[in-house]
This record gives sequence, structure tokens and C-alpha cells, in this order.
Amino acid sequence: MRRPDELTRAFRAQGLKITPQRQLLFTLLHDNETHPTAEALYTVAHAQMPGISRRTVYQTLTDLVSMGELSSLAVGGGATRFDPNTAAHHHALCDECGALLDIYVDDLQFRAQGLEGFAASGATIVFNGRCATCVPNDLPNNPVINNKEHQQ
Amino acid sequence: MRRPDELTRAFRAQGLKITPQRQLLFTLLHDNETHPTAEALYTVAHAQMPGISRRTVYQTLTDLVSMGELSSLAVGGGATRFDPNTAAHHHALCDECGALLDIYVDDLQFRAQGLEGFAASGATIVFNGRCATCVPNDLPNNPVINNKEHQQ
DNA sequence: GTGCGAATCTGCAAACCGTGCGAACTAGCC
DNA sequence: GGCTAGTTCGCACGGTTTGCAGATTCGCAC
Ligand SMILES: [Mn+2]
Ligand SMILES: [Mn+2]
Ligand SMILES: [Zn+2]
Ligand SMILES: [Zn+2]
Repeated sequence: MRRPDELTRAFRAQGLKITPQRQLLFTLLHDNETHPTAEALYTVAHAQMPGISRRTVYQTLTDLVSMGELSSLAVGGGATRFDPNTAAHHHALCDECGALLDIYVDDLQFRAQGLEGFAASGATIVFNGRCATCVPNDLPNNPVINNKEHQQ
Repeated sequence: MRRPDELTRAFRAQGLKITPQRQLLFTLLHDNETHPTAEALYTVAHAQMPGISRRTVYQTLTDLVSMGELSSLAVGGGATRFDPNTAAHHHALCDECGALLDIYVDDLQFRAQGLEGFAASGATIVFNGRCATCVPNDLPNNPVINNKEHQQ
């Protein structure tokens, strides 16, 4: 997602208006790495702008997603989470606290059975386990999966 | 997921009762490769046993998941889908029709940035794109559509 | 086969997440 | 300042899932 001032220009260029509600959400989302839900954003937004409506938060998020400024993630079965990081990346979901971390995967190689005839346009990878703050400190990390080279 | 008769034994071994509702769901799920939702299972179950309740379908699915006989998949943001295939595998989700196909991935190798300190216990991969029946049929070697007599 | 008790089933209410809609409001423009 | 299209708001509603309590039934003991 671009900076608030760039988004402002982009919105106006499309004939969309700039409202205080939208500006607030731009700033709340910019560089936000928590992958917040709509409700989490509403809570923070509402603290700063008591009149804002949940409906507006949902609407603005939908707009940003359809403009490609934001992506929406359906992980873990709860509410949709939103991601202003538009670089190609994957995620790690902590089973315990629900934290969602950005993971950058390179040099991916594999053999797949079952993809014959399927016109794949991409793939999403979600690692699961425990994040650093949820791993008990006396237990060593898994030496195989938690290293540079991985095998499934 | 094991066969209905094996599940029957497993349930009784745990002090759980065998009811007609559970037996029906066992057979509906066994070898079911469609990754059905609870509602889809209810529809089929209800056709065969009109008195069955949605609540019982949800309850039985939850029980099977906690017994490790079934896994639940949250993909695409809609209703949870259930998978009796307990072998380690991944999925491909058709953007168009929602079909979910089993994909077996081998020899997976990659480098990841961001996993440092994360105690990963596994990863799920979801390919997205179009399944074979949803891919437009105007591909190079379709003998009918690509025949000159059928071209404009 | 009867009876008992615990497990299960059912139906409904309610929680949760998100969307549709229409009335009220406002940003951007003259 | 006024106009108007775009936006916001509040509420109702749809889809999915869970909580609950009363009715029912399975499995067992007699
Ligand atoms: Mn991310
Ligand atoms: Mn599967
Ligand atoms: Zn954590
Ligand atoms: Zn398809």
C-alpha cells in the first residue's frame, strides 16, 4: 500500500473523494504489519474518531482491496485479515497468539502430483507453529524446519 | 478417515455411542474427495434421513476433527470444508467453481526469510487458478474448437 | 425384554462476520 | 454559497457456527 499522500492523489485521480475517515484508515494501515482484522481497525479508528462507523471501515477496506492497495487474507477461520504489504510474500501463523508474520520464500522447488490440468496462477503458503514470543524459552527450536533449507 | 466399521469400533472403544446419524455421516464422508462443507453434508444427509438436524452434522464433524479422523480447511473465506484424507497433502482451489483438489507435494525445497525464531510445525500450500473443467477450452490442441471449420 | 443413566439429538436462540440498502451528509466544483 | 455525485451511517439481514435445554435413544445390567 502506498503512502497516505500518494493514496490521496490516487483516489482523487479516480474521481473518488477524500474524507477524514479514509485518511484515518490510510494512516492506520500504512506500514501496519499486524495484518489487522476490520474489527481491530475499527477499534483503533473509533478511539481517534468516535463517529466513524464499522460500515465505513469495511467499505474502505473493500475499496482498497479492489484497487490493489491491500490484500485480504483468510487464514485460521476467523475474520478476514488485511495486508498493506503488496510485495509477493507468504505468512506464518502462530497457533497460540494468532500473530501473522511475513515470510519471504525464494528458490522454491518441488514436485507436485495432482496439478495436471489445473491452470495455477499462484500459490499461498502458510506456515504454522509458535512465534518467537510464544515458544517456551527452554525448548530448542526445531532444527530441521527452522533453518535455511527446508523439507516438507 | 477410517472406514465406517472401523470408526464404529473406535467410537465404542472411547465410550461413544453409535447412532444412525453418525453412521450416515461416516458413510457420506468416507472416500469423499469433494471437501464438502457442513451444509453440503447436511443437504445430502437430510435427503436420506429427513429428521437429522444441522446441529448434529456440525457436532459430528467437530468430534471427528478432534479425533483426528477429519481435518477442517478454512480456504476462500466461506464455510469451513472438511477433508477425510488424513495423508499429508495440499490443495488447489479453483477460483471459478470452488473445487478443491488434493495436491501431493514432494521434494519441497526453499529458502525462507522471516522464519527465524518461529517454531514451525508444518505448512499448508494452497494453489489457486482454474481447474481442468473451468479452463477455457480454446487451448492450442483442442481438436474441436481449434479446427479451422469452427473458427471465425 | 425392561429399565436405567448417560450420551446424544433436536430446535431454537444467539454470536460472529460481513453486505445491502436507503436516508442523511459532505467533498469537490461552479 | 449552492449543487450534486459520492460517501457515510445505522440498521436489517444473510450465512455460518455455537450455546443451551428439553426430548430422545443407545448400551448395558438385570
Ligand atoms: Mn503479510
Ligand atoms: Mn484434501
Ligand atoms: Zn505467538
Ligand atoms: Zn473449476
